[in-house]
Amino acid sequence: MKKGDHLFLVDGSGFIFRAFHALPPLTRKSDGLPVGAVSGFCNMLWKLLTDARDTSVGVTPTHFAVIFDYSAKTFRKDLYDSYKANRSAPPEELVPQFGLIREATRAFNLPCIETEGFEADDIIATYARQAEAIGADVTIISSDKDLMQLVTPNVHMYDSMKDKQIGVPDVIEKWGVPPEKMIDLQAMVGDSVDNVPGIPGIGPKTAAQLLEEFGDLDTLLERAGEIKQVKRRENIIAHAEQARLSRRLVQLRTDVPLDVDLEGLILEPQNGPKLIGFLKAMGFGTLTRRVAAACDCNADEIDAAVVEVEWGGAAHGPDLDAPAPAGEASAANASAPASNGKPAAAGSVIVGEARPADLAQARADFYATAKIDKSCYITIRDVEVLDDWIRAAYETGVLAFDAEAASIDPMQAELAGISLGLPDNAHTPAGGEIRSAYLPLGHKTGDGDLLGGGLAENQLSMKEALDRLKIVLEDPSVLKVGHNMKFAYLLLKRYSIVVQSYDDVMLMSYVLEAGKGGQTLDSLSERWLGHVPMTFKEVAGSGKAGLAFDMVDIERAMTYAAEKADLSLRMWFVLKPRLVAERLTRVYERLERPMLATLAEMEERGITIDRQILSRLSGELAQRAAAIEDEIYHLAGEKFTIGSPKQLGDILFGKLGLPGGAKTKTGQWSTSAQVLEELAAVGHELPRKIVDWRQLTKLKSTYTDALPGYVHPQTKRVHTSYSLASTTTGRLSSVEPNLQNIPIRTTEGRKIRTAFISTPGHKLVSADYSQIELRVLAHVADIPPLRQAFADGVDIHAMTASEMFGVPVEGMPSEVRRRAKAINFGIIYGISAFGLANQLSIERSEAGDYIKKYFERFPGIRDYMENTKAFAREHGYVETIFGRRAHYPDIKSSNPSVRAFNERAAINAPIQGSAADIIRRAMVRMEGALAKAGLQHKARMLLQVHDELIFEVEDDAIDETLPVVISTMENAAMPAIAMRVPLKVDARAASNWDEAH
DNA sequence: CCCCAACCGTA
DNA sequence: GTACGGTTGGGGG
Repeated sequence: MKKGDHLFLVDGSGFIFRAFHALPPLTRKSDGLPVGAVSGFCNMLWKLLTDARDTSVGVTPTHFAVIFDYSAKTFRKDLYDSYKANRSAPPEELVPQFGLIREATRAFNLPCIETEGFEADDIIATYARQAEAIGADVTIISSDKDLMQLVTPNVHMYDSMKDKQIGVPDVIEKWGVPPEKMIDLQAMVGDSVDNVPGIPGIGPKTAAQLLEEFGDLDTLLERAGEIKQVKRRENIIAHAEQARLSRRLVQLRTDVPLDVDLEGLILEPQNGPKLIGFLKAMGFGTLTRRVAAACDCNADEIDAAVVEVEWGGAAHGPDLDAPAPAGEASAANASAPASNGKPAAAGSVIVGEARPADLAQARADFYATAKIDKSCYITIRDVEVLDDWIRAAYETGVLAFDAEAASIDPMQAELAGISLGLPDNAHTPAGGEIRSAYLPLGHKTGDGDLLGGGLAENQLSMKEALDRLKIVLEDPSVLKVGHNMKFAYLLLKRYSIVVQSYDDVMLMSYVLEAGKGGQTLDSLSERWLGHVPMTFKEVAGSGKAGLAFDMVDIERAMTYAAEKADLSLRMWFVLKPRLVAERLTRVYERLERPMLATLAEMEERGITIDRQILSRLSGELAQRAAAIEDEIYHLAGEKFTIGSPKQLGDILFGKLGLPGGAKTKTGQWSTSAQVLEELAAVGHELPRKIVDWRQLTKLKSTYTDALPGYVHPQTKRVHTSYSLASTTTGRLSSVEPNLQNIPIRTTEGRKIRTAFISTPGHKLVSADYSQIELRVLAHVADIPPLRQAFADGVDIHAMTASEMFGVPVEGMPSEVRRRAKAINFGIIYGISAFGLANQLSIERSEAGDYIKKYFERFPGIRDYMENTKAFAREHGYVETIFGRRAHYPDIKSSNPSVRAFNERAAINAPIQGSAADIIRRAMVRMEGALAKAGLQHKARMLLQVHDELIFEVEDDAIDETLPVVISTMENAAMPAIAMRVPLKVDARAASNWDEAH
């Protein structure tokens, strides 16, 4: 265990009693064995282990243990004979469940810890303090007040039934004293359940007040004479010794001898078959299905484990936990799974101990050749049929679906229909049968009805169908599978359906194959299934003859839509085990899938733009561009299309005979801004004018003219769409409109930002990471002077210049710093002498000297670059610090420039990608962090621009919001990664984006 | 109507 | 030198 790790300690005994009393009694169907507490226990563990949303618990465990009481006889009994004396024997139904719960823990592949002579609480205390000493974080899964003395900034408690975290402030709020004083408080108050005597007449409130006044119990007992209230004073003096004894009873021991050390608590991967074997033995159907879906096992292929249990009066025997002799166990494995009752043996025999990679390969092979029969797709036109499909979805626990709409804008489009896909449970995945259907709901007739196209005949009523579908789409026990689910999520939200519990094969493929090609359903289908699906164009036509999807004939639409559901489900069967085999499930579940809802909500909120500002700017830009146009024609001696690089090149380098610079890849003279600037620098007037004209027309056409067209007719706001799966590195992209390239560098451009405004009574808050990519570089390449500079908060570019050129930071010429800054950026981009020379307008040889000097000064960076290239060549991909992969299939190209390009990209990807992962983590957690501070209705995240988040915040909530946003962003890498450099975030509020940034 | 090249806005 | 998306002009079908 190391710093930054996170240990989860489950108070198993506490939970058994709580589960037993809080839940209705439950007995096993086959024989009436009471299993209510076992069921509650298993559900809690499963929820804890799979809480993919990362919001309620907020952390990822690296180590995990479930702790139990060994027996009633502990050291406390020796201290005080009456300790827990009035506790009655456990209820009869609970007795057989103690052993089963330990079996359950082992079935979950979790350490099951107990120590003779100590209570679970003491073991928890010992582990917690040991882990804390190493610098790890600890979460104790319990709400027992006896454990609250352990809470520190690094040790939290978590009440999993109330989904509530308990930290230092929560203890203070509840008991009026900080955790370290809980021992004294409990000693005074006593505990009638455990028979801790305490001091008569002192309750929690009085105790807290006395501790506040006197500091601690010893001081209080010493100076008890000072207490004014007669009765209280006498009680305290008379029971001083009893209070001291009570303290020894409530104080948890942190020196329990442990059979299993912290290393032994490392969280092992789930063993799906083993767990399913146990759950089936218990008869827990719902949880079995859930686990099977998550582990991608077919529960039908796994037999129930044989779990021995004695009940009906007899005490559970100690031999339940005793290991079977090795010989017997293997004999049992060879013959039948039932002979010795070990669930592990039973599970592993049945599945033949297939490795995840083998399962993934078998699936891929199967679906690559499976026939796709479109003739069995059906159209759902009856409620009874729809109900059958929904019922079947509950049976299989998996439902593929897709929403078809009249246009591609989920914020505006009308729903046309819904396609559904179901695994045929008797056969899938071995048989690969998938049923698929289309439910048309909003198709219109295209005939010449003067009243306009009415609803096509023979469709179920939208309301009736959606009321039924809402149940299953919102039910977390049925996993919805689709491709690009953000679209359906947003569309259906407008129909009051919030899809819960889903997998998106587009995102699954992106995690597996970013950089290897597109993630459209078409390309996935071709790559994995060897099948070319129908295209939208084939179905709806294109251009002038193209139809909106709701105008397409229903039977035509049906085949297209049902095929999408079918293919999505096939892809899910292929990709889910592949994620497990490649160990990328975490990346998918933590960095990818939860972003779907986060981004959908941001897109839905949108941002207000001031159309008047843009319209005024457009007018100004038009006038100024027109004026420059006249000057250009005058200087050129003729009219021409200034926006045509071809015509412009003819004028500049042909007619006027200016010296040409760079060529484009098609051999034309380049007219890039850089070339024109260089000509302007040596005194030519026309190139300067062209540069100015281009700037003005660019701002006008791309921003001031285009943005108002994106204002939504109802919301009056601009709703961008984020693409989660279109970059190789893990960054998002923003389209229609792209709000990630709004100008900022020039004063003219900045004016466009003033048009992005907050709604009345609110401000925009912009929070951006400072130098995040250089910090990531300092972390991954582990460069001591860079780490030091960031730790000290000094000017990183000036420091670099100072180290390289030996110039003191004080009074450094700006040109020296500028060069160092260019080099720092160059490093992030996989530097080349050619590129750096270009950037700084210096000779290649001089740029090469700079790079050499840089590597001499920071040899770790050269090592990082070489290691990264070698890794990329060996594996074909590189990884971010969170394990996201970026693939570079052309890294070994025989073309030297192609190869070099791939190498630079591979060097850049871990840096850019890690930064992208960090802000993703911040975004996924942001909603929970704001809600925890009570700000969920006052502060809303609207936009992401790679290293910046933009919020809209109520005026009176800004002071509270800023620290929440800043700390969520700055701590976003934790606890998965403890960065070697601090992350820094700057944030400010203003009424428009220009001033907020 | 579709696609590509060139250019340029952002991080 | 990295990563994107949008606009324009222009060529081909």
